[in-house]
Order: sequence, then structure tokens, then C-alpha cells
Amino acid sequence: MPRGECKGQGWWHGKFRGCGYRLTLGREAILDVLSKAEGHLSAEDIYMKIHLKYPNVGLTTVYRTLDVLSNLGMVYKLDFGDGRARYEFAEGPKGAHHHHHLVCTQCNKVIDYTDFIDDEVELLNQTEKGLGQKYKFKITNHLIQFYGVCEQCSGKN
Amino acid sequence: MPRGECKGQGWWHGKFRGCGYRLTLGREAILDVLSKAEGHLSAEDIYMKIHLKYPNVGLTTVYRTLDVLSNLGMVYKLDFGDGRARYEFAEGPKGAHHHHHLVCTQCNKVIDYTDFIDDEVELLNQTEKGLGQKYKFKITNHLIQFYGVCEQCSGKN
DNA sequence: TTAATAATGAAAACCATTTCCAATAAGGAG
DNA sequence: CTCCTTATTGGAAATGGTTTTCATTATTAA
Repeated sequence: MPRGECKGQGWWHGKFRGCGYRLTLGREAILDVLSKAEGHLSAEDIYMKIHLKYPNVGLTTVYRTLDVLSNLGMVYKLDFGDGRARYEFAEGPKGAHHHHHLVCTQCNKVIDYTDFIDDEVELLNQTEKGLGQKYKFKITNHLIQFYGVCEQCSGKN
Repeated sequence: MPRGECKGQGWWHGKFRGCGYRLTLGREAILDVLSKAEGHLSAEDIYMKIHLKYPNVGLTTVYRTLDVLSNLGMVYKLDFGDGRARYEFAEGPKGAHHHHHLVCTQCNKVIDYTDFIDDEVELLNQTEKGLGQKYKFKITNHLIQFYGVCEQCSGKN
């Protein structure tokens, strides 16, 4: 199976192997950390966590694996404007909590919210369909973020 | 007037000066380029354009100015995942064409679309209000992007 | 087990963005 | 208009997240 087409369906080991990727210790460790962690880990965060248990998994491998996972759609790569990418496990088939982000532009704190998600997602799906047709795009993903100043940072001013 | 509060109202020279910022040649040049350009320029793009006419405006100044403009809300700083920030003039008081972005994850091409914008914006405003109250955020901005594979890149596979 | 080749780690390279700092220039006061 | 305070600047150097290189190792299908 060509790697390019391995996006969007299947799951975990099978998905991984089925796409011609080998399953290695490092990759499992990274998947493990990501699937258990909540929140938004940077490559280095992940490296740190793994390094305790597997001291011989390098940061380079973390970056490489995250890239693969991101291409496979198993992980979302996010940018909250603090100069490093953040990674978030794409919820599994059981459909965990789809959420969007609320970012404080001053302290970079990020709140995951699920409020209003249903309406948002419905509209997004519609829009996706429309845009996909009009611009001949195969739309695979969307990003919504709200930016503002959080309560604490508002106070400081 | 404290700089921190200079966001969201006023316009151009006045806005600039009123916030304690000095109006310099470089800054005007950058504003000029941004307001005329369509599309999404990187700091270096802007630097290049300016450099022809004003060879003594440095790249550092471009970065600094973009930062100021971004903080003032006169410019949007965008990330399309190609490793460099892109800047887009925030449409003036005459309210030009508010748009969102459709990004090809393979070639990084970006399409500005205005379709469905009205519905989107309406929903976003509602959501903003709700989120703002619930999380005590002063929401100032939002970001919506759709990701997918464009027609050309689909063909290549 | 073996061969073919994907994956790895460590160090070096990359490169967009920031920081430093001495020199310059904007703009209010007089 | 001139002076003075201080924001701004350019250039070079530093920063720091991410990628590349390359020789070595490990996974998988046969």
C-alpha cells in the first residue's frame, strides 16, 4: 500500500504496519506518551517523558515519529504562537472529546473547550463540503482557535 | 495613553502616534507594502520589496515593525506550516473582504475564500461571546483554516 | 537465518527570528 | 528653529527549534 494513501482509516498497529512503517520501541513509546497525556506536548516534552524509561531514544527520533504520526492523521500538530510546535493525540475510534482551543496571547495558556462544539462542527462539515467542491480540495482537517487575554493577564494590566 | 490599551480602535497614523509609537520611514514603507499587497507575505518578502526603494531599512526593523503592527491589530500574523510566519494587512475601517484560508498540506498553496463567510462569522461571534463569558477571556481574534490536498497535488499521487 | 532496507542516534547544519549595542533620528519643550 | 530625551535603527552575533547527514542498528518478509 503506498504511504500516501494511508490517511484517515484503520487504527494503531495495523494502521502503522499496513502503511509500510515499521513498529519500533521508540515509536510505541511516543504513541504511548501521547495517548495518555492530556494537553499539548512539545517534541521536547515528549522526549523528556520517554527519556526516563528509554534513555536511548533520541530527540531526532521523536521529531521524525511525530512527523509520521502527523501525516498519518494520528496526531495533530498545533501552533500556539510560542515558537514551538505542540502535538496532540487525535482521538481514537471511540471518538473521545473533540475540542477546539482558546489561546491567551499574553501568557500562551491554552484552554481546550468543547462548548458549542456541535454547532461548530456541523457548520464546519457543511463548509468543508462546499469548499471541497468549489476549489477541488480534498479537505482532511480544520483548525479553529480563538485568541484573547485570559483572566489573570487581564488583571495584570 | 498606555501602549497596552491601544488595540482595536483608531486608524493609521493617528493610531500609531496616539500609542506613543513614532512614525518612521521604515514603518511607513512596511505599512505601504502590506496595504497594497494581496496575499500573505513573509518578513523577508516584505524586506525585499522595501529594499528596492529604501535600501537602508533592515530586516530586523521589518520584524520589529510587524510585531508592533500585529500587537496593534493592524496586521494578522499567520502560520501556514511552512516554517515562516506570514503577514496580512487587517482590512481597514472600510471593511474590505474578510476571508479565511484553505491550505494545501502538500504544496503549501493557500486559497483565500469568502464563501460561507457570513455563516461562519455569525457562528464565531456567538461562540466568542459564550466562550468569553465562560472562561473570562477577552477574545480579540479567531483563526479558521481548512487543510487538505489541492487539485494539482491530488493528481501527482 | 538472511538479505533488503527502514529506522536510529549523535553531531552538525539550517534558518527564521531575537538580541545586543552603539549610532541615529523623531518629536515635544522652550 | 534648536535642544534634549528617548524611541528606533541596522548590522552582526546569538538563539533555539527543527532538519539533515551518515554510519550503525534493527525490523520484517522470505
